[in-house]
This record gives sequence, structure tokens and C-alpha cells, in this order.
Amino acid sequence: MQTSSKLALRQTLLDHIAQGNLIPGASLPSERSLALRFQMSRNAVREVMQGLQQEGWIEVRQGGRSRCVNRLQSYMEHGQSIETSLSHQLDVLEARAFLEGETAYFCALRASDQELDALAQEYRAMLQRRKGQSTLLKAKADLTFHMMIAESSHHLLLISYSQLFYERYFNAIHEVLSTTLKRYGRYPDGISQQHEKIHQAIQARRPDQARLEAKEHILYTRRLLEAT
Amino acid sequence: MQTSSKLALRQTLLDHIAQGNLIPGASLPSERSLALRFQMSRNAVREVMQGLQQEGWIEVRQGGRSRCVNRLQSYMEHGQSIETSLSHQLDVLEARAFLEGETAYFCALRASDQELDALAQEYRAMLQRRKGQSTLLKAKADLTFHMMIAESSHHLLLISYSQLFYERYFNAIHEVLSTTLKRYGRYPDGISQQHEKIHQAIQARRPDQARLEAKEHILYTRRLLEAT
DNA sequence: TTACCCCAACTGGTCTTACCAAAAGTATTG
DNA sequence: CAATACTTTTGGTAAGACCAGTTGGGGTAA
Repeated sequence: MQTSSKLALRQTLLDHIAQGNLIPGASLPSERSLALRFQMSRNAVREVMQGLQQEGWIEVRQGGRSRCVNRLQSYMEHGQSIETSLSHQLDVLEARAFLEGETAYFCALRASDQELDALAQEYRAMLQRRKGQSTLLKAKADLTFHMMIAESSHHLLLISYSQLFYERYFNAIHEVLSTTLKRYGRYPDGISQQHEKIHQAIQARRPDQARLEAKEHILYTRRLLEAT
Repeated sequence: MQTSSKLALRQTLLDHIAQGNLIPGASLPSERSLALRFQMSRNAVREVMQGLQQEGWIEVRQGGRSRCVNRLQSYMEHGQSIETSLSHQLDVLEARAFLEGETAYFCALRASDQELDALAQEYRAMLQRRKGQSTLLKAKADLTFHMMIAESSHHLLLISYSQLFYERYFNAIHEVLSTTLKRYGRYPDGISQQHEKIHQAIQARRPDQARLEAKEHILYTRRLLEAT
């Protein structure tokens, strides 16, 4: 009976990870609370956690919370240099186009109602904030919006990839935005409209439409940069 | 302090395995005794054991003792059919020639004095028993002698390999012995002499000599079979 | 307001004790 | 000698206590 509890706990946690409820970096419930919820001793919980840790799913530190791990990390450990060349930025945007399309697709498909509400709220806040702020903050707000979409996709691979992508290529993305803003003085109408279209498609739960809009949005940005 | 104990215990066990003191199939000390010996809680011991189990070093069953595992097992899981054809038997003997040579070498090099005594005792017993017994028992006695040499080699890879070898190819080996005995009516003098030479070389702790004799011993058997 | 620091609560790490369940060993019995 | 029943041993689980870091919030000072 207790052995099945251990398996149940393990499976539950793995499911949460696989389904994107426990995204990389998110903290797991404490051992004590899990023991309580699953009606098992903390001892048994620890053994499950240790197993998951050993398999590279979670990260455990004394005192701190246990965290879900981004398993793609090791695949990105090559080449620390973040290129700022034009060709590299174009490459980044090409990859991002695919990524954004898929995350938008799965977000529209899988996001919970609460997540959609939160997304709408963040979107409105982004519109407000956009009026008078530094380029850096605008870029951050932009990324936050896109990251929320990614996190609501409940797609482990996409979430992991997005995290690393934004972490690693933030400078490149910021550069693009900076260049674009410098040229137009403000967000081009195209970009604002595209954000709006993406958001509407997601809220309407139209996955294919969301994918199309998101992909086009990035490719539009790419064309702007390319025209330099 | 306790963390270092865990690492120490883990390293100690792994060392014992690597050095052939804990051969595959051998049982480990109980959790309670290890906790006592290493001055740590049984809890901590269990975590170490579980780690080793997860990495495939040991096998744990409730009630029974924990056992060291033969990690080569999975590499030998192909082809269940034990061929008794001549060509296959010759192949087996060729592989065995190398194996016996190496085990004899490391046995002469690394065996403890107690192990050499036990080997001498087994050798004498084998000589006595050889006089009037079934072919099957003679084959078993022969394999026991060779297996003792392998176990005294303190060479994890050779021990693991020998175990699987004898387990899997016992029938083939028995067949060879049976054919040989049928033809000569008894152990050929060559074989007895070779056993004697191997044993003496090991007891004299002359590794190269032991390897030479052991290899020659098997190749001699192989030639006998080949001459069929 | 902002930045910093400190302390209480929280979380993982370990130890102890007790009891259960399965295997292994031992004595008994046919 | 073999089969059986009993006892011991061993791993599995639980509960409680305490230690050792981390976290986060409130207070203080700049």
C-alpha cells in the first residue's frame, strides 16, 4: 500500500512536470506537505524526491525549496559568446519564429481559464507600460508577455527551450528591439497589431490562428531588421 | 560530518566492488551493521544503498540480503540458444583461453594468502574426486577450480565475465569435456599436468607464467576437440 | 523612498525508535 | 532424509525530534 503511494507520488510529480504544471525553475511543495497530502512518511517522500533528483528532474538544496530542473541546459552549454552580428540576429529570429508559433498554438489549446485571465491582465499592463519607458524595460515587458504564453502552453519541451532561449538571447532580442525603436521612435503599428492578434487568437482558443499570427509577428520583426 | 560519512560509505562499497572483494552475487552487510560500523543512522545507509541500487551496482529485496549485481548481464541477453556445434564450441574455447589466461594472471598477482590456501585445498580435493565420478561432476569440479581462480583475481570485469561465461556456456564446456573423456577414457595426462602447472605458477605468484599455462591449457583442449 | 540588515518561519538533512513484512536460517517431526 | 513449523534476520515504513541552511518580511538607517 505504501509502496504504491511512493509510485503514485513519483508518477504524479512526473506527470506535473511533463504536462508543464511544474515548469523548470518552479519550486515543488515541501516534503512535509507532500507527506501529509499523500498520507505517507516524510521518509518515503524523500526517497522519491532523491530518485527524481538522481534522474535529473529536480534540484534539491538544504534549506531552500526543491526546484524543477531544465533538462535542456546541458545541451546549450556550448559557446558562451552571444553574437550580435546581423546574420546571427536573423538566425535567432528565425528560430524564435518557430518557437513562438508553437507556444502560441499550445497555449491556445491548453491554457487554463485562470492562465488566460492572467495573460489578458499582463497584456493590458504591457499596453499601459509601453507609453513611457526605457527600451530595456520595454524589451523585458515584451519577453514577459511571450514567456507567459510559453508557460501556459503546458508543453515541457517548449517551456524548457523558451527559458533557455530568452535567457541566452535576451541581448540579441533587446538589440533588435532597440534598433527597431531607434528607427521608428516607437513600436511600429505592425508589431502592436500583431500582439493584439496573437492575444485575441489565444483568448478565442484558436490554436492554428495563434500559431500563424505569432510566427508572422516574429518574421515581421525579422524583415524589419533585415531591411537595415 | 554525516554527509562525508555517506560519501565514505558509498566510496568504500564501490571500492570493494571495483576491487573484486564484493563479487557479483555476493551479499552486502546488512543496513543495520553498516550503520553501526560507519557511525551513521540506518536512514543514511539506506539512501546510499538506494543510490547504488539505482545506478545498477546492487540489488535489494525486502527480507533478503542486498546483493552485488553483475552489470554485464544486459550485454549478454542476446541469443538464448546454446549452440553445441563444433564450430561454436571452438569459438567458446578460444574466448575462454583469453579469459583463463587473464584470470590466472591477476589471481597470481592479487590473491590473498588465504585465497591461495583455499585454492590449494580445492585443487587437492579435485585430484581426489577425479578418480571415480560422473562426467558431469568432473566438469563441475573443473569449473569450480577455474571459478575460484577467477574470483581470486579481484578483477571486476573478469569475474563478471567469467560468471556469465560459465553460466551460459556450461553445456558447451561440459560437452567438450565429455567428448574428450569419451575418447581417452580419462583425463588426458596433458590436462592434468597443465592444471598442475597453472596451480603451481599461481601459488608461486608468477603472473606471466600462470597466464601462459592457463592459456595453453585451454588451447590444448581446443586442439583436442578440433582433432575430432 | 530606498537600501540594507536582522530575525522568525520554513525547508531540507540527519538521527532515533518502533513496528511491519518478507526472506533465511534452524529446529522439529514425519 | 525430507518436509514442515518456528525463530531470527533483513529490508520497508512510519513518526517524532533536532540541526542547518534559506527565504521572506519587517524594521532600521541612509
